[in-house]
Formats: sequence, structure tokens, C-alpha cells
Amino acid sequence: MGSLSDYIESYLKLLLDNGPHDCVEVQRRELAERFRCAPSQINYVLSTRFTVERGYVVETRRGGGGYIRIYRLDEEPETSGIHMVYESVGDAIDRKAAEDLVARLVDMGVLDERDAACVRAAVFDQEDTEAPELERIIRARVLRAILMLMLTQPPTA
Amino acid sequence: MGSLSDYIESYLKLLLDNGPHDCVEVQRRELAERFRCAPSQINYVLSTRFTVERGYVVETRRGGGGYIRIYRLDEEPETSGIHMVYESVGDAIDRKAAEDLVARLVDMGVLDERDAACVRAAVFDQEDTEAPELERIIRARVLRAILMLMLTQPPTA
DNA sequence: GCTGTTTTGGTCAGATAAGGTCAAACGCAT
DNA sequence: ATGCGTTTGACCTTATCTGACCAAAACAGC
Repeated sequence: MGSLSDYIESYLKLLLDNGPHDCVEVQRRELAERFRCAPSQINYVLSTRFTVERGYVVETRRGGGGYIRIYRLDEEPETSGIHMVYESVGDAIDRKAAEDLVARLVDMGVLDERDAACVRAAVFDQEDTEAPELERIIRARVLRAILMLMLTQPPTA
Repeated sequence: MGSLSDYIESYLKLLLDNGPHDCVEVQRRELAERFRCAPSQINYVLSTRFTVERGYVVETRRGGGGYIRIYRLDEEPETSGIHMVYESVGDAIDRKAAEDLVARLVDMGVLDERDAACVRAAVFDQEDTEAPELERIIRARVLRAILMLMLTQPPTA
């Protein structure tokens, strides 16, 4: 306990605790200056401590007026569907495994029927192409991305 | 949301929202003065945010009494959203065209922000693979499938 | 009707202002 | 001395903004 990364981490969590929302917006450059470190240090902190598995979502924008926005998710990461998605979806996944995952998420009550239908439209109701392995890889990516978004931003929220 | 371009964009959309028609007329120089920027900044905003793909048509005239007129293309909701999806999404589609379509559907009010975010997660926030053409084909299929579902089964319905 | 001047807007290359990536160096505990 | 988490720096990508120069439309005086 005492590394620069730890300090940056606590600083950001402090901002989250004190702010009115579960969200903070900072600038990489400004943060790096405040802590007198290389800007890429900030990326290191984000990628090791503010991951989805730990209950955070990070959103960024480049260019003039760029920013880094950190959202804190309210669920317990362990029990949530998020954890399951990370466990079940690897680099590649076949249709059946994907369908099973969606069914389980619906069962758990973390995914509603409409969301499930969207996911099915996006990843199952698709013809096969001539590149089955690439297809499994793309399916995994799309599935993970869309489920992550749905779970981190539930409907009506 | 903090860049000058963003402010100019919202200002113009505000004028469109408050005006009696789906059309607004401004002067480039006057706008540039209001926002204290180079006149060409206005062209930048127009060319990045008020494109046909996003549902706007811009008409200009030079010389004394010159103007910049922005029309917001207004389609009938519901049915035409579906129509647009069929028009815009062919056998294959690149990222930019897909993004523009989604932005336009949001603008039209037939797709809410969360659905849009899901679609973006599914089709844009994806790394490139080594098979770009196949990727464009899969993107088109996924995009069409998911948008059709979302439009035919709107949230809260 | 011409012609030149003024008033607009258009274009495009380059500057500026973010943030991202990755490999190598560092440093401490085992 | 090796391994892992940390830290840095060089280089890249994206988004925005400006300025110099160009083009068209209107207008004024002939």
C-alpha cells in the first residue's frame, strides 16, 4: 500500500464518493499533472483497477474536449450477471453455449425478455458464413459487448 | 460534452427545435462571431454533424445576403424507421454508415439512447479482424436483425 | 449591359489538444 | 536472481480549430 497507482485509485474513488452521481469525469492530462506522472500511468490504473469485473465502466473521448468518464456500477460484482458473462464468454463461443448463457441470465432475472430477444437477433438468428471459426470469435465479441452494456445499463435506469 | 463544436451543434439543434419549421437559417460569420471562432469552424460542425446520413440537408448561398440553411429531414416515425433500415443496410456496411444510421434513428426519436448504445456495442465497438469484407457482411446482418427487432418491439411496449 | 468592389461562404493543409498502445526499464519481495 | 506489479517514454490515432487563400453572389457606377 503506497504505490502511485494506489493513490490515483483512491483519489478517483474519493471523487466518486463525494460526487452526486456514481460517475466522475476527469482529464488524463490533468490527472497526470496532478500526480506528476506519465499520462499512460492513468491508463494503467484504469485498466487494472477500474475494470468491469470490479464494478466500473470507463468511457473516453479523444481530441479537443476529450475526457475520461468513470461509472461505478451498483451491483455486487460477484453475484451479478456481469461475472457470469466474463466466465462464460471466452475468445470464441458457439451458438448453443451463447443461447444457454442468455437463457440463464433471463432465469436469474438480470435480463428481460426484450433484451434477450435483441441478443438473439444479433447473435443467433444469423446464417452461417464460410468462415466458422472467425464466426465463433465475432460471436463472442458481439455477445460480450452487448450483454455488458445491457447489464451495466439496465432498462428504465 | 464540452468542445466548441458540441456547443455549436446544440445551439443549432436548439434553434431547429424551437423554430416553427424543421429548418433554420443562419449566417456563417454571425455564428462564428457569437462563438468567437474562425468561420471555417462552422463548416467543420456542419460537415461532421449535419450530414445527410444523419438526417440533415444544408443549403448555402454566398455573396451579400448569403446564408446557411439547415433542413432537418423528417420522416414518419415507426414505419419509416423500418424503411430506412432496409434502405441503408445492404449486404454489407461499414462502420461509419452504420453509426450514421443509428444516429439518425435516435434523432428521429424511434430509437432511444439505450437501444442505440446496445447497437453500438454490437456493431461498432469491435476490433477489426483480418477479414474486413466478411466483417462488413456480418455487420450488416447483425445491424439489420437487431434494429428490426428494436423497432418492431419498442421498449415499454 | 459591363466591370470592379464588397460581402459572403468554401476549401484545405497544418496546428493544437486530447487520449491510446506497447515495449522496455524499474524496484521490491521472494 | 527472478518474477510481478509498477512506471516511463516513444510513437500513434482521433477530434477539433485556425488561417491563408479561393469562389460566388450582389451591388454600384459607368
